Order: sequence, then structure tokens, then C-alpha cells
Amino acid sequence: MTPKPAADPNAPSLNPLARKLAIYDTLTDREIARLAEAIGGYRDVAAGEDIVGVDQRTVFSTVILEGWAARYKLLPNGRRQITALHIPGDFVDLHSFLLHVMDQGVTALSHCHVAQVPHEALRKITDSEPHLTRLLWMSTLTDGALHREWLAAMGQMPTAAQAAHLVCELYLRLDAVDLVSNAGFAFPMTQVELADTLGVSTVHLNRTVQELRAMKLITWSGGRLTVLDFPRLAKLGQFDPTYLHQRREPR
Amino acid sequence: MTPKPAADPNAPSLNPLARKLAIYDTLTDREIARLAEAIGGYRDVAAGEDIVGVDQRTVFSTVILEGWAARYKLLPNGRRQITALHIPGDFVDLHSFLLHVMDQGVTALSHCHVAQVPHEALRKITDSEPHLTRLLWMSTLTDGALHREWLAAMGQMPTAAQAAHLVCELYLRLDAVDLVSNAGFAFPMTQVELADTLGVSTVHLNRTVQELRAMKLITWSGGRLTVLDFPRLAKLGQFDPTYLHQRREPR
DNA sequence: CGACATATTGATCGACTTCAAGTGTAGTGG
DNA sequence: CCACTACACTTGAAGTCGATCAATATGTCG
Repeated sequence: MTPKPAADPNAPSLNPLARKLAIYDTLTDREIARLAEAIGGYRDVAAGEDIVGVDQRTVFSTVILEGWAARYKLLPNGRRQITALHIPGDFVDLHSFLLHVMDQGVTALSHCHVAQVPHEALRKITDSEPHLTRLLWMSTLTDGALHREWLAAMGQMPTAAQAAHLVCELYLRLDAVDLVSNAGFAFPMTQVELADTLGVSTVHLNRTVQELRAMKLITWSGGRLTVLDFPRLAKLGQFDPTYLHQRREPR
Repeated sequence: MTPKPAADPNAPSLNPLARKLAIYDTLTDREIARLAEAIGGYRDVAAGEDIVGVDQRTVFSTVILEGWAARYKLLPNGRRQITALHIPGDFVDLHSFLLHVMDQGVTALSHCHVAQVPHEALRKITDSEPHLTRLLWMSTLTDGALHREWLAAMGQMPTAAQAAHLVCELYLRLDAVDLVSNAGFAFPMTQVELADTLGVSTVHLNRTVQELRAMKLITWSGGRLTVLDFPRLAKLGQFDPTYLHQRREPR
């Protein structure tokens, strides 16, 4: 109940977008207000439905308030690669603000409640709020950092390690937005989707999951995943959280 | 404001950085001048040397004027994944402006002549040049688009297709900065480095290269790679240039 | 209860890795 | 000019990982 000072990223009243940006740097009240004003509308998307289509020219970007989503690319050969997983607070397509054309689609992995931010509003922010602009830019940079880390994991680690790495990453990202409880979290993905994320077949993914279970590193059932031994999981996944850049400092 | 005469991206006098940004949108003369002013110094880096070290806190970002570089991650298991290839005009670590800590290193693949841009100068640009800021932001967004494309190629395509895809990408990127001649370009990578890029062993890469040669899609010797049949190469690599976003339009 | 998606298991095959050796090719010094 | 070195490239053989095909649970929801 303190009057106004810096945004407390753990304040439950904070909208998810401001809370996410506050992971990286302190926001002023004015900036929080500017973010709130920028929201043009809300929408609900059913699981399995596209939030943004591929090749689409967009006039707004979308933030997830509740639910999970995935960026994906469909290849001409019919296969699908999921290139990013998005949780509440994430901008699923902030990059479309400047790229204009979506090179990949975004689909809802679970029921999603989202907010839409018109590109016109983003442009105004970039014209008048340099610091907020840098934080928005930063949020796309962390996306890139995750992509690079995924590339390294996919190219150089066996599937079990790659899966362990992903679980560690999700754990910390979800924890940063208070979605971890009792060392676990709601995990709405199917094994098919997870296989498309790691770039392996479902059959092989299934065996990999069972391996992790047998090693007593995780449990996963009924849409909930629990980490039983984070240190060992991190070791198997060669996980170093540096790339998440979850540090609040002047940007 | 009446727009100043547009920068001709093909003007050979244009510095490589401005030429790169001019791929995405027209630059005003003032913006070109601001970019030139931002350069704090020049440096030469020998092949095999690091341009930026991992875990390093940086106070400037580096643009390549001549030569090739690679972002890479060394894993605890001793393996290496190259996550990005950089050619003249590319900012190899613009992301460090806001991320501060390098989560991956950057090494020179060939002798490199580079320019250094102090983060202080970038900050001034973000404070006073919204349009230029958006273009710099954009250049990090295209990096991200490449990462996502690489993820899809690595996860869902056989090695030969993945290699074909990469060659197509490099061809168009190099062409955009006028480094393609006679359907070929100087290609200073070793097979070991290329294997680390595609996430396969050198042995397998070598056989893959021979496959592409046998199919009469490319020649590669003496540090020069020539594309013999772009359409067939693009088809094999399921290559669609959309993700390069090489279109000049208002951003 | 049937209908349908999701998860699990088995068997077979091919892609890719590893280990190991051999073949250029360019540079250095006698 | 040749010997020597260093490095990149090429090839072979054996073995492993992961894909594919196919079938059988298990669950969930109308």
C-alpha cells in the first residue's frame, strides 16, 4: 500500500506486460500507464487456433495475459517446427511491429486470453518514450537469446539433455511471472507439440520423457509438470541461466 | 519534415552499416551522418580470434566492415554450435547494447576489419532518433528471424537440405551488400566450422558437400563457393526468402 | 457407451557418429 | 628443388541414435 514509487515486479496488480518488462529494469508509473493505454483490445483464442497467421501483414501485436502459445513454421515437406514457446506476459509477435510480415505463425497451445496493442500505439511509444522503447526492444532481444540457446541445444545435445534444458528454461521463465508452485507448473503441451519443439519424432520424445521420469528428474501428468531435482536436471541439460538476462538493471 | 533525398543503398560511398540499414528503409542524410558519428574507432581482428568474448560485459558494439564472423556457443561437453554468421555490414553484437552481458561469443572466421560503436552513442541515438532506433531494432529482429529459420531447418530437414538452405540465405544476404559476382562469393569457412553451424559431424558434412557437388548444385573450392543452379538449390533447401525481410518500406 | 485424441510399446531401417587412416595443398626452411 | 610441417579435406568400417511403421493402451468427452 505504499503510494507510488518504482514498480514492484511482484505486485499482483501490475498488468502482465508491465510485470514482464519490470524483470529487466524498473518502470516508472508513467511508463506503466503508457503501456496500459497502448492496449487496444482483448481477445480469447481457443486451444489449437492461430493467434497470428503466417505471411499475414499485421497492424497490432499480441500479448498473452493467460495461456500458452507457440511460434511455429510449417515446411513445404509438411513438417512443423515450433521455434518459441510463449507464456503469460510474453509478446508473441512484437517483431511484427517492424518486420510487418509474419514469417512464422503463432498458435494457441491452450485457451488464451490476450491483449492487442496497435502498431500505431507502439510507434507513438517509440517516438516519445526512449526508455520504454529500449525495454520493448530488449524483450525481443531475449527472444533472440532463447533462439540461439535452442539452436545450441538442438545441434549439440542428445534429446534427453535438450528436453532437460527446455524444462529448466521454462521453470525459470514461469517463476519470473509467479507461475511456479510446489516446484511445478501447469504445462499444457502434448507430446506431439513437444516433439515438434525439440525436432524429434513423437515416439522418440515419448521414450525421452520416460527416461527423465526414470531418472527421477521430473514428473509430468495431467497437464502438470513437476521438477524433482533441479540441480541434476540443469546438469543434464547443461543449463546456464545467463542467457535469460533476468536481471533488473538500467537499460 | 520534407524527406531529404533518399539514400541510394547501392552508392558505393555509403558506409557498410548505413548500406545495410538502407535495405530495410530509406535513410535521411542526417541519419546517415548520425551513424557515421557514432563510430568510435576501428580495429583489425585476425582469423580465429574472438571479436567479443563470452560472458563479457561490453561498452560498445561491433560492425563488420570487411570479413566474416560467427556467433558461437561452447557447451560444457566441449562441443561448439555456431548460431549466426555475419558478413560485412552486420552488427555482430548489437544486442549487447541492452543485454549488457554476452551470452555467446563472436569469433572472426576470416581476417576482419571492424568498427566499434560505443553504447553511449547508441543510447543517444535512441534518445533522439526514433526512426533510426527502429531500424537498429529491426536489424536485431532480422537476426531473430534467421535464428528461427535455422531452428526449423535444423529440426526438420535432412543435412543436405539444411546446407542448401544456408547457401541460399548467404547468397541473398551477400547479394544485398554487393558481394556476389558470377553467381558465387568468397566463402572463408572451413568444413569444421560449417559442420558446427549445421550441427553435424565433419565427416557427415563432408559427405553432404560432396552430395551437393554431385547434384551439380554448387562448386566450392579455394575459398570460393559458386551456385550452379539456384532454383534447384532453393527447392532442395525448401528456401523461401520471406524471412530475410529485404524490402525497403517505412518502418 | 462409442469416438477420438493422446500416450505407450515393439520391430525394423536408415541417417548420422565415431574412430581411424589416407590424400591433397600451401607454407617454411634447407 | 626437395623435405618437412600443418592443416584441411576425403574415405572406410563399425556402431548408435533416432525415424518410421504398426499396433495396443489410456484417457476424455459427448
